[in-house]
Amino acid sequence: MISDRTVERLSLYRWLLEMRVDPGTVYLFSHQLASMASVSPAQLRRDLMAIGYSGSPSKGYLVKDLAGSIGAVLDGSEPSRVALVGMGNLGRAIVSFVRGRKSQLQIVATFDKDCRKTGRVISGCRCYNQDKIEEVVEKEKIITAVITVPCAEAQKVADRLVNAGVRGILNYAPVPLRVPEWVYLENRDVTAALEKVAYFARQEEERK
Amino acid sequence: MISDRTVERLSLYRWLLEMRVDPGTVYLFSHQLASMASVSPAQLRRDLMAIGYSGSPSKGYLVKDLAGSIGAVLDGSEPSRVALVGMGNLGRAIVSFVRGRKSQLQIVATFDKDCRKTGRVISGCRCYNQDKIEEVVEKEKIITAVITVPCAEAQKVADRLVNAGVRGILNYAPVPLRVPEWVYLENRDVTAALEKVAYFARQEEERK
DNA sequence: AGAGTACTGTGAAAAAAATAACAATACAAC
DNA sequence: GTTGTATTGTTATTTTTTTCACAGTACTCT
Repeated sequence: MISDRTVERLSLYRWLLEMRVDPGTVYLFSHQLASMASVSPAQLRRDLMAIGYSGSPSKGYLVKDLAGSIGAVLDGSEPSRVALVGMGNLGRAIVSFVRGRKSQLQIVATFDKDCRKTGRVISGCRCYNQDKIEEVVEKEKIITAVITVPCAEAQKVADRLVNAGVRGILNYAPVPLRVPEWVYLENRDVTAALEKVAYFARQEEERK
Repeated sequence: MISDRTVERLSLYRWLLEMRVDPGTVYLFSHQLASMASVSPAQLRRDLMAIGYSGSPSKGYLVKDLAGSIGAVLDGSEPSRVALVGMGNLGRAIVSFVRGRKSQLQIVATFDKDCRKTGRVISGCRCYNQDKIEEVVEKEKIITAVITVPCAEAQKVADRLVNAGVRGILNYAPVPLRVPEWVYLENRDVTAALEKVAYFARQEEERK
């Protein structure tokens, strides 16, 4: 099993390989890619060990090949089908983010409570009424979801998603959700992140 | 120096104490608060050790007092003044998130490139033209910033912020920024997070 | 008042993550 | 060809983070 941290870095490496490496560059050494990713070369090599990828001691890593190998691990056999609940500013931002980025992620359904938004296509994606969560998630065999609803609704939405078969949730609502231990949960509370950054910014300012 | 992880959890504990604990509850045991935060009681106690807070072995922690002690560490002596660059969907979402939440964080200035948005007040916050970053950040003595501009501009914006005196950056652009080692940087790439969640969701699905 | 209970604070242990170190390897220069 | 060099894959070490375990403590019950 690949660790949480490693998966995150692998995702970054791939993005760098696909988007930030000059198309003419065929090979890359660990220290070059590591520097782009702001990690140590040893860390990078260890991460690649986790996916069993091998480079050449003299030439380094074959850019296209490595990107492909990371993809084989991260993406699985077919594109990941994702649902997003809560089409406020944040939800819409995420939908267009993901669409704009070449990746194996597909947001195939979005949900909202507000009838003015539902039934229409927003940011190129069908928006259903929140009542339809179970129905659509089951039918579309979705196992990954993003929650961007207000705090008060988040737990209820999470329960319904889990019930419908979702196995991984990315939660932007600032409330720690309760999910069964077999559901992977990632909380991305904006305020908490900002409080942390503000704290360390102050530390740096004081040290100066 | 308090660790990264601990600061994040402290922020969560405080939020739970202020928002999720019944106002009639005066005392709370470590296992109660730990359960709300989905951490182990030992973890919680150790985190509180970091801020030097002590509870009573028989009664537990005094809710108001603990919230105050966490605040004293996290917030410092005065509210943290924050700048946000990039008033797209994501930027606006964050501004209203932070405003809506009772906290010591104040987004005192926002910036955008687009003239239709600048010079006006959006989500209750003055929006300046991006040219004014140095001027405003210096004048307002801002040391914390959020970046929500498109990928291509992110590094340039970061450089200008750092130049103007910023010591902590919360970056939502999906590109790993380069900053001096004395600037605290937190990357919150949405796509990377989603790829990670999709990966672990698939793992859970397969294990089933 | 004394025994029992359930908690805290913290040192010790374990687990996890990052870093360093180095043998093995493939190429380049001569 | 041989020597030298720079890199990889992987083991060993260090550091960080989390969990365990328990002495110490304040309260309750009898």
